[in-house]
Amino acid sequence: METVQGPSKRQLIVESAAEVFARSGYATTRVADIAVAAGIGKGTVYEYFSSKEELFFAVFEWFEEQIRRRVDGPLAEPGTACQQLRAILAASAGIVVEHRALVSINLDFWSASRGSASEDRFTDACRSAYRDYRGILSQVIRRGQRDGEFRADLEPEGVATLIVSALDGLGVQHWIDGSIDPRSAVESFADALCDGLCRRQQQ
Amino acid sequence: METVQGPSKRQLIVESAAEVFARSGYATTRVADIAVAAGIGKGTVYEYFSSKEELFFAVFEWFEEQIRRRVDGPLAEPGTACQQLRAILAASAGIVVEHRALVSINLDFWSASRGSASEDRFTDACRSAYRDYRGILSQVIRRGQRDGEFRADLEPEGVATLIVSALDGLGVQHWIDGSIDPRSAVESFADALCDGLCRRQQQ
Amino acid sequence: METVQGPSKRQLIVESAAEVFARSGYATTRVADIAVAAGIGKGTVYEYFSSKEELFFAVFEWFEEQIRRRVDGPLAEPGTACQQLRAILAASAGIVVEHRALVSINLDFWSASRGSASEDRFTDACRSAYRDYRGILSQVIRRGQRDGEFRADLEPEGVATLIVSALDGLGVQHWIDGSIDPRSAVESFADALCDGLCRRQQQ
Amino acid sequence: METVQGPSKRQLIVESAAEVFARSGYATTRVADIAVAAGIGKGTVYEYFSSKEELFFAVFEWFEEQIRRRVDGPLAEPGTACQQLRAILAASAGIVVEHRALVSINLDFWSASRGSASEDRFTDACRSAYRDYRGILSQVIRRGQRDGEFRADLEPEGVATLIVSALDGLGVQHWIDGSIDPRSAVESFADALCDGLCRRQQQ
DNA sequence: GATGAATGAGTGTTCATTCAT
DNA sequence: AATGAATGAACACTCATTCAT
Repeated sequence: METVQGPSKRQLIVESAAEVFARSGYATTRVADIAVAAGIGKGTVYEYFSSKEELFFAVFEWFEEQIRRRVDGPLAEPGTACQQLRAILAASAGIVVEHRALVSINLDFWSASRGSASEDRFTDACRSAYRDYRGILSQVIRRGQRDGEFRADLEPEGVATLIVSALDGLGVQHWIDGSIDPRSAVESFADALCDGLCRRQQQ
Repeated sequence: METVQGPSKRQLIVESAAEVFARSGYATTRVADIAVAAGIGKGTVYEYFSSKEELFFAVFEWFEEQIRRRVDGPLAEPGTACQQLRAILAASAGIVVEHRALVSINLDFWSASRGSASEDRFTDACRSAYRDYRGILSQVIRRGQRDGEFRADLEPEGVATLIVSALDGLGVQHWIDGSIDPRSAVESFADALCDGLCRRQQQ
Repeated sequence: METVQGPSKRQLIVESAAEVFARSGYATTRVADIAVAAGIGKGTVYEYFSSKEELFFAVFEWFEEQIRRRVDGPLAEPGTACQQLRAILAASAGIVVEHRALVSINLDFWSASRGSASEDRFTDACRSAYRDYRGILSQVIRRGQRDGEFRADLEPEGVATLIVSALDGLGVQHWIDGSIDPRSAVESFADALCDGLCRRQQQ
Repeated sequence: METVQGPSKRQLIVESAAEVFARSGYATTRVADIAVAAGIGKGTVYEYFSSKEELFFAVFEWFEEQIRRRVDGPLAEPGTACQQLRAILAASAGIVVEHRALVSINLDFWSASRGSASEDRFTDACRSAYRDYRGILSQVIRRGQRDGEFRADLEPEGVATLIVSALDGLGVQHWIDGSIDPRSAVESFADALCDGLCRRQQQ
C-alpha cells in the first residue's frame, strides 16, 4: 500500500511557504524557515523547487487559484448585474477578512515585480491576473448595460479597473489597519456605486 | 557669496534614493547604487542617514509630502462636494500617471511593514498616512451630506475607505500594466460613483 | 564504520583560530584567515560559532584548560610546600617557553577586557581565571604555613598574587624579548623567594 | 607676545588620547573621540601626528617617561639595597593603584606588538622598556651582592626579570579585579623575597 | 594653523544553494 | 528520495585619512 499522499509533499511545501511568507515577508523569510514549518529538511525544498523564487511563484499561483474560486461562486449565481456585482464585492471583502495572509503575500508579489532577477515574469503574472479580474467585472457591467440595467454611457473597462483597485487596496488598508471593517465599507461603497452618491433629484 | 545650496545634500540623497528605490526596489538596491546616482561617495550617505532603512523612511516622508501637496490643491478650490471629489480623483490619477515611481516606492513600504526589523515603525507610518487620506475624503463626503447634495444614508467612512483603496490600487495596476489609462478610468468611475451605475428609473 | 572524527571540526576551528590569533592578534585577524588556516570555507566558521568574538572566547577557554592541565601535574605530586611551589614555577616557565602563542593570545584577552562590546564577559572570565590561579598558589602557601615549613607572618593571598603576576609577566617579557631564559630566571627567583634574597646573618 | 602655550597643543592631544585609549582601548577608540576629548577638530590631530598609530606611539613614550620618573625617586634615596628594592616595589604598587589607566594602555601596547603594520616598532619599544626596567633592578641587586647584603649565588638578571614581571602582572590583576590590594600584596611579597618564604631554621 | 565634510577600502555576517551520504 | 553540513558571493556599515575652505 503506497502512501496515496493526498496533498503531495509539493503542496505541503507551498502551503508552509505561504504561511511563512505571509508572516515574515519574502525577503526576510529564509528557506530554512520554510523547511522547518513544513517539517522537512532544508535540502528537500530543492527537490521540488529549483529556487526560492520558483517556490515563491508557486505560492503566487496557488494563491491566485484560491481567489478565483471565491469569486467564481457569485458569478454562477443567477441574478441582476447589480446583484452579482454586489455579491462579488461582498465575496472579496470576505476574502480580505478571512485571509489577511493572502493580502500580505500579494504585497510581496508586487514588490517582487522590481529588482528580482526574473522581474518580467512577476510583472507578467500580475498583469494577467489583473486582466482576468477586470475581465470578469467588465463582463458583468457590460451585461448590465446590455440588459438596460446599467447606464450605457460609462466605460465598462474603466469602471471595472477602479473596482478591482478598490478591492485590492481594501486588502492593504485592512492589513495595515485592522480597525477598519471591510464588510460594512464595501456595502456603503456598493450602494454608492450602484445607485449613486448623489441624491436623486426626483425622489 | 555663499553657496545657496538650494536642495541640500540631504535632499539630493533622498531624491536619488527615491529614484533608485523606484527602479530596483528596496531589497535589491545597494547603498552604493544610491551613492553613485547621487554622484557622491558611499560613506557620505551615512553622514546623513544612519542606515539604509533610515534613508528609506526619509524617502517615504518626502513622498507623503508630495502626495499631500497634490491633493491639497483641489481641496482649496471652491465648489460642490461632488466637484471636489471629482477633482481629488482626477488629481490622484494625475499623480499616478506622472509619478509612477511613487507608486513603486509605496509598494515597498507596504512590504516593509513585514519582516523589517522596525516593522512597527513602517506599519504605523502607513496606517497614519491612510487615516489622513481617508479623513480628507470622508470630510468632503460629510460636507456633501450636510449640504443635502449627497445621500445621507451612506457611511462616509466606508465610502472614503473604498475610494482611497481605489486610487491606491489604481497606481498599482497602472504600474503593473502601462496600457491602462488612469485618467479615463477615473472619470468613468467618478461618474458611476457620483451619479450611480444604475439607470435612473424615473428618467 | 563511523568517522571517529577525533578532534571534531569545532576543535579544528578553535585550534586554527588560536594559531592565527596568536600570530596576528585578534583585531588584525580576519575570519577568512582562520577559515583558510583550518582549510574550510568562511561560512563554515559561522556554523560553529555565532561570531568572531564567540570564537575568540572559545579559544580562551581552551587555552585556560591547557594551562590548568599543566599546573595540575605538580600539584598532584607529593612533596613539601616548597618543592611544590618550585615545581609549579618550573611548570609555568615551561609553558611560557613551549607555548609562546598562548601568552600572545592572553594579551589579547586582557586588551579585549576594554572596548569590546561584551567587555564585561571578558573581564569576568579573566577575573575568575586569576582567582583560580591565585587560589591554587595560596593554598600551597597556607599548607606550608600550617606544616611549619613557611613563615606564618606573611599574607598567603598577597604572596600568591605576586607569584601569579610574576609568571604572567614572565610570559610577556619572553614573548617580547626571546633572549631571556624563563627557566633559569624562574630558578633564581624561586631560590630568592623560598630562601630569601638576603644573606643569612647566622650562616 | 606669542602664546607661550605651556603644555603645547601636541601635549594636549597626547594626554587626551591617553585618557580615551585607557578607557576604550586602542582598537575601539576613534580618532574623532580623541579630538572631542581634546576639544579640537578631527583634522587637527593630523596636524600633529601623521596617523593614529603614530599618536598611539607618542602616548607610549609619554607613559614610559611617567613611570621612569616614579621609579627614579626611590633610586636617588640613600639606603641599603634591600631598602631600595622595597621602595621601588612600593612605588610601583603606588603607580598601579593611582594610575590604573596606565596599565590599561600598556595592555594595548603589548597587543599592538602583533598585527600592527609597524609590529617591529612596537616590539622594539617594549623590549627596550623592559630592558631598562630590568637593568635598574639588577643593578640594585648587584649592588646588594657587592655590599655583601644579598646572597651572591643568585642570578641578578633572573631575579630582576621576575620582579619586573611581578610588578607588570600586578597591574594587570589589579586592573581586572579591583578587589585586590596591590600595596599590601607587594609588602608581603617584598618580605618573602628579601627575607625568604621559609622559616629560618636557626631562629 | 584649524576644521569637518567627504571618502572608500576593508570586514563581519547572512543565507541561498549544492552535494556527499 | 531526503538530508543538512559546507560553501562563498554579496552587502551594510565603520572609520582613518584627506583636503578645500
